[in-house]
Amino acid sequence: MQHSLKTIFPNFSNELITTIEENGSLQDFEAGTILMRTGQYIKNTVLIIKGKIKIYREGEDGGEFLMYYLQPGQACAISMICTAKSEKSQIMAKVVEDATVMMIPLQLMDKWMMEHRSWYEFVIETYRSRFEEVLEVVDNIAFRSMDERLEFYLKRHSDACGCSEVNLSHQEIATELNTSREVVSRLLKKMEQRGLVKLNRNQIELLNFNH
Amino acid sequence: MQHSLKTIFPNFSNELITTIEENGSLQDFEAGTILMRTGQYIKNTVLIIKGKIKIYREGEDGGEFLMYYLQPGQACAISMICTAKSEKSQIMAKVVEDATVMMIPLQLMDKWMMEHRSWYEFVIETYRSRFEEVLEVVDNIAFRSMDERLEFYLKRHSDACGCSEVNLSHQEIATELNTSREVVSRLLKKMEQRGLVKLNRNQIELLNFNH
DNA sequence: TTAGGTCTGTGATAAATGTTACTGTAGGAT
DNA sequence: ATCCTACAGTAACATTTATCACAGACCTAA
Repeated sequence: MQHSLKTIFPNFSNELITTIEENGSLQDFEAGTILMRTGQYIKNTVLIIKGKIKIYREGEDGGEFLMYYLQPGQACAISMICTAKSEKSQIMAKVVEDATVMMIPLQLMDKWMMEHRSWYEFVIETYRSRFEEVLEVVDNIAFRSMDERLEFYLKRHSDACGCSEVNLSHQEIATELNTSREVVSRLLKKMEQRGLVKLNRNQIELLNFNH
Repeated sequence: MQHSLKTIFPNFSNELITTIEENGSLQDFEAGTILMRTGQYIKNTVLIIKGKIKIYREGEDGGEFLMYYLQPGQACAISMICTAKSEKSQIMAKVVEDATVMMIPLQLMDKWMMEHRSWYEFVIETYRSRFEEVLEVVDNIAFRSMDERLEFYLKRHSDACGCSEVNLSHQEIATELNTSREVVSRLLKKMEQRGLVKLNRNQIELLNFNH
């Protein structure tokens, strides 16, 4: 196997790894693919092996309000929760960097909860961390103004990729924050004047982001 | 036992009910009591037997941004998620109507997942429904303007209590929506002019709310 | 090189929301 | 009745965010 499951999911027991390899199906998706749509029934739990997947809420006007990103070693909490009841998805999932994922049929996801302690713990931890992340999002839109939200957004991005450059256009950022490009441009300009960022085309360098 | 667990939690198996009665501790709280604070470690899972508990996010300025209400037959998803890891709470829980709750120590909550199918299903369903509710909250603040949010807020209240009167002051509503009383007063007045509500002191009657 | 696209910057203006200040009213306590 | 307090209404103004309009910069393909 090209990508070792054991490396990406270090907490999984060996038997669990074997079971996943036997029963899951490994699939590749190109950037831009929509893995899950609002209102769609979910049939699989998704483990991320490679790439990056954006989980967002779609507005009527085409807004793509960012909830969080999924990276290797993570799983989609929504798909886990919904599969358990075979419910409709309430969110959208889009591949933003070419991805490899492990699809696990819903019956197994449920069955393993009882059989594999490490699976159970993984699922619970996934619920917890995603719930927390969504709560933080609520905090931001409920209590903070756009400039603070933008700073938080940039920080999340740099934390996620581990680098200090964010390669996005102002329009893309605006879409994910559900505001307009002009507002983002203006706020970024102010941040540049404060020495927080350096602006290039399609790229924002974060400078003193340790406050 | 004064309140029959079996009536309030009809899906629990008989053995589970017995186990809960043996191991849980029944406690009463007066309206106004804070059951859980942001940053506090959680030691128990809470099942609601009677009353109403408000789950909210606290702003720095004292805002009490409403996430959802817990009613009899429900449980606090956050406490379940956090107990599983013995993590800090990210939210506040306040009793808004005198409540009776069953406290379940964290080790048992975890143990029962393996031993009682009906407990497992209850926990999963709790996660799912709360996650969904929070997603709906995100939807509202991300995509809707204050007048729509206010309508949604009132509808949620009347749905929750099953009646068409909401007995809250404008100030209380404003606090939960993280806006100011003046804004709420203005918007309610407009709604009254549109024939959607009738305004009384400390009470809002919903009229044609079936749209 | 030129043409056409995307990305960015910025002013002018509009709309929504927040803030301040003040008024009146209802109800409870004395 | 009188006083006090919480609640509600509303005008004027400030601030934030959204929208419209347009110009210049950069990139790529022909």
